[in-house]
Amino acid sequence: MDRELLLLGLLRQSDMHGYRLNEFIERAMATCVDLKKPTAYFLLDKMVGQGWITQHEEREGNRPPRRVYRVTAEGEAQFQALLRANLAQYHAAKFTSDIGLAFADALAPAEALDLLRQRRAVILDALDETRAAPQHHGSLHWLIQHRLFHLETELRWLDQVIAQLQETTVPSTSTP
Amino acid sequence: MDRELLLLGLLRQSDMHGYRLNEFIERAMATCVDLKKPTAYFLLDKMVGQGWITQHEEREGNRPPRRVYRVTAEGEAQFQALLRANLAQYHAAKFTSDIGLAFADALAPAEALDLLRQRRAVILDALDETRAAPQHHGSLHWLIQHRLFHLETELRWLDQVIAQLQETTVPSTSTP
DNA sequence: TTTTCCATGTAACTCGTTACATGATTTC
DNA sequence: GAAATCATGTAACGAGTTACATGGAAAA
Repeated sequence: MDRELLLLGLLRQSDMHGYRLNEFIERAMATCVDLKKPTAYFLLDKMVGQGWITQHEEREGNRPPRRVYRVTAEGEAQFQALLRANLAQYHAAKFTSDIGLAFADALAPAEALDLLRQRRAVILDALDETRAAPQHHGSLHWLIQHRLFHLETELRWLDQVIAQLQETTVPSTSTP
Repeated sequence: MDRELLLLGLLRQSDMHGYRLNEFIERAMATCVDLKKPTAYFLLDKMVGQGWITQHEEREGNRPPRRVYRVTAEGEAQFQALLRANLAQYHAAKFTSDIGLAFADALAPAEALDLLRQRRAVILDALDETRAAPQHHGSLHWLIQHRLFHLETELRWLDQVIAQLQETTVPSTSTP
């Protein structure tokens, strides 16, 4: 239902056709949300069927006709309900990369450390990319802020893990 | 492939039948991983077909026969490959709850704050649950540690958001 | 003239879940 | 005698993705 909330929320701010919607999501929200074109078109159709939005065709010059969507009163009610549900809820993220960590002792410590440093570099890249992301108007900027906050935390966590693994590898200050 | 890695990793530590595997995952890893019974059975079958594991039937008394799985040499090689790939990679989590945040201004500030405090309570519950989770032997404890770290961070983040929303609602220290 | 942009979709497929099916055996 | 445990699965469904299809217009 979060995808419906997203589409309704965007359409509520201004009427749009599918192509614009997809474009916006791809450009401005790529780092945080991913909703592919076919999914969006499918969802829009579904929401028309449910009476949450209406569509009307527009044509500019002789470009392909656009289907512009507008949120109905019922859609607005749905939006409010979905929004309230979303704000009150929380689903903890699942870290599939941790299952590798759980079996890291199957590798030579040096190699495990090397691989984790590669992982670290990936996080750094993601951080750079997020920092370079376009500024967001209004409350949409929370998305970026949260992602930054999260990635920074993940980096600190990973550094902790790496430090601890190094400790178990080199037990004490060894001066031969 | 992370699920395959999980199953291989567990089977590598000791041969098991499907039921035991599911039991273990449900009990000991419930908070971090979720892999449902039919998925596990399906994956085990697939891995037998791929030659990563072998199965042999065992029966104890007149209980239903068990299919005990054992990792093959090829399975071990696969495990190592999957493990290396997993350790070197990183996929940032996606926060679907943030899309609610992005549209929070559609609600009266007081209500938004109230809902976010409900969300806060959910995180607190998750934290308590994770703290109460059984101790983990070996490197499996990373899973719990990471989850704790993450939830604590999420709490701090949310508090930041709530504080900022409160600020915009009550712009300054108003002494009438 | 070939590529990119505009604008919409369909079809097939993957992955995973829920709900259901089976049947004996131990515990309450 | 009922319910939970042991042990295995199948069938149907759902959500979402990839790859493909179409076709005109503008830009390179």
